[in-house]
Amino acid sequence: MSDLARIAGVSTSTASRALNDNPVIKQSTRERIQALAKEHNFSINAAASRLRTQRTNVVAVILNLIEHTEQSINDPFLLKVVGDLNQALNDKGYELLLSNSFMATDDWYNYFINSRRADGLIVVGQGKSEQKAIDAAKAGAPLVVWGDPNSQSGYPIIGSNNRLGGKLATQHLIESGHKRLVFLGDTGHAEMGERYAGYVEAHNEAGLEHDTALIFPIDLTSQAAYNKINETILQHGLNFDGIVACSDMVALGALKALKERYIAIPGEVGIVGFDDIAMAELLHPALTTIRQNTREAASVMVTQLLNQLNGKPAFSEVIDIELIVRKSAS
Amino acid sequence: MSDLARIAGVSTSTASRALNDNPVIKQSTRERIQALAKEHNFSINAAASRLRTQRTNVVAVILNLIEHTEQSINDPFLLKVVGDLNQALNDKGYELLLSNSFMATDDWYNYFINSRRADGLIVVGQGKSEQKAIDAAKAGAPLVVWGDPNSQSGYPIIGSNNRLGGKLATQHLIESGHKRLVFLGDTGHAEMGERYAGYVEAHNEAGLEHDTALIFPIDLTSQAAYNKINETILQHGLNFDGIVACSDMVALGALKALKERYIAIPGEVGIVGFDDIAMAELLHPALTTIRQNTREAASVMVTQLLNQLNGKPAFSEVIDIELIVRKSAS
DNA sequence: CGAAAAAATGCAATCGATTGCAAAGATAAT
DNA sequence: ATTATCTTTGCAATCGATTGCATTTTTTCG
Repeated sequence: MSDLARIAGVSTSTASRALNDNPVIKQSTRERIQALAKEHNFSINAAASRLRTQRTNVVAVILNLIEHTEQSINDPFLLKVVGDLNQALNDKGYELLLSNSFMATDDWYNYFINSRRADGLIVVGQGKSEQKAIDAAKAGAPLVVWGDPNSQSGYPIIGSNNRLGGKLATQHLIESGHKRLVFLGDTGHAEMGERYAGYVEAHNEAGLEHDTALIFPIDLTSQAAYNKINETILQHGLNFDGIVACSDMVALGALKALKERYIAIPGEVGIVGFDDIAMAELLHPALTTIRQNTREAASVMVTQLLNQLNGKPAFSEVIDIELIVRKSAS
Repeated sequence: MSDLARIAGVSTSTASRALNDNPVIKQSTRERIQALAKEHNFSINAAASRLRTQRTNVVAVILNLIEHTEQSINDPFLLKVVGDLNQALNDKGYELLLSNSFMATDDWYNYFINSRRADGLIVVGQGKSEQKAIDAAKAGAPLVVWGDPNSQSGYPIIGSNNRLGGKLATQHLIESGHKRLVFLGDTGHAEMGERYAGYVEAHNEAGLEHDTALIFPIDLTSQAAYNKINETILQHGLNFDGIVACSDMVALGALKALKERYIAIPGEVGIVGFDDIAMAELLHPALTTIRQNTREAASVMVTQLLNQLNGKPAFSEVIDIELIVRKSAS
């Protein structure tokens, strides 16, 4: 930068202020220096700037994966969220440092914040345990989590209206004549638990009993769903006529198991998924599902995180979902 | 760090060296200081360290998207590559800064390297134009590209053996009796061009003519494939009996169009995809496809990039592919 | 025109870790 | 005991941008 200043015939202080559009510098000087910077391909040293200002303009996005399953790597939904977060962060002038929960350190505050690698954290997924997030927040890390907004916690949680989603999915199946509905997902997981609550609610409102033997608490993977449906049919025959799946990938696994047995969809079994990933509409039959608005979610997460960075209050927020009716349930 | 030094009763120089495991410090001292650092949750300031050492231990991964299509955001394959890169980088002690080609600046060298945001670049996808990558490399950015390894360029390109992939896919269809094969993909794109070359090669070796009217240079999206197949059938009837698709997502779009018309797969039309994304085996019929080994590819890319960072020579490299036979072609 | 006020710019300290070189301490050799 | 050698540690400069405060320049106005 001293070069730039010399070329422009000013001091480095002036050059620095000019590049940062500091109004204390005369406008004409500012423009002249900015033009020179462009011309000479000058670019300020991020390391030095960060050291001095104590701000990085970087946000770490942590994929909070569940240990033994491979949910993330194969789940297009999570990666879609990452893509949208990247967009939303860039729009606000921040960069995205990608990590996952399998990283070496468990002490997120120390690793990311204390070491000035990032200004804040966005954790995607509550996983089975939120301990690391809780610790980080307690240590003072600006933090936002994607998960179940109803969870009590010391930090903002952004997430879809999972209960309503589960309810709409279930209602849709019930209204189209399906009565014995499998719930396919781990009810112990916060978000899935909400969806399950919606499933129960829909049953109650329709005056239907729900059979707890049809609650299958599986991992959130296609493979697990495929195996579980196969196993059930082998053991009990086709003792259900609808499936409320906790993700489209899960729905996909179930679909495969059913198709292999030539079970008609939605004739014999209706299926509703969750997420509305790109391929949902490309399946045959096209998958009826609950759309999560990841675009808006990403934008809200970033907003809430920036609020914290700017010392403003930040809150949990619920993102609206939408039932997308296609062919797999009717 | 001066605190740490004081607590340990040494100078900051000694503390710094101890934390970096510099053998010039007595082992017992080193261990004592490291223990103290852990105990007091000390973590070195990355900004300061980067400023002083001129190294960031960060690699920027740039998704080089094609302007008007939405390939990336919806393509699980690209995101799988990102996930694997993250893993491979972490294993080597590097972090991943995620970007895409829609970012504000076009001058990658300046933005990432000159400004010390990252030590090197990994560009995923050659896109339609490699200009930005070429410029960055010319400016001196350590750089590796995922693309067609046969392309001539000033930097290493890592990619699958696309020609062999296209050839195996085509051969497989030919061997199972399909004769009029659609090629579904943009032959102008480097990687797809190679796959097309393989398609031609397989025809030649089998003594078959290939009908250039069946080459459909579409965008790499499901939607484009779906539209194109529909359109073709409307216009010319079912004038083909096999499809070599340039990605699984493309295959998926084609599959949907065919299924909607109750065309038997693989009976009337066989399909082979490319990539082997997670859902390929979950389709019905399960998709026969060419598997790209993204795990190995990521590892190779990182290795070649680190070679450059360490002043060693770096080379383009071809990653083996594999035909995965399932049900959509036989 | 001269003094006061306002605007524009520069000086120099600072952020925190790293490292070449010097100094101090320990050990060995004579 | 003294010198030479080797080990261990500390001093102080450095990386490059930022910013509080001081200084200079310009403008305003009586």
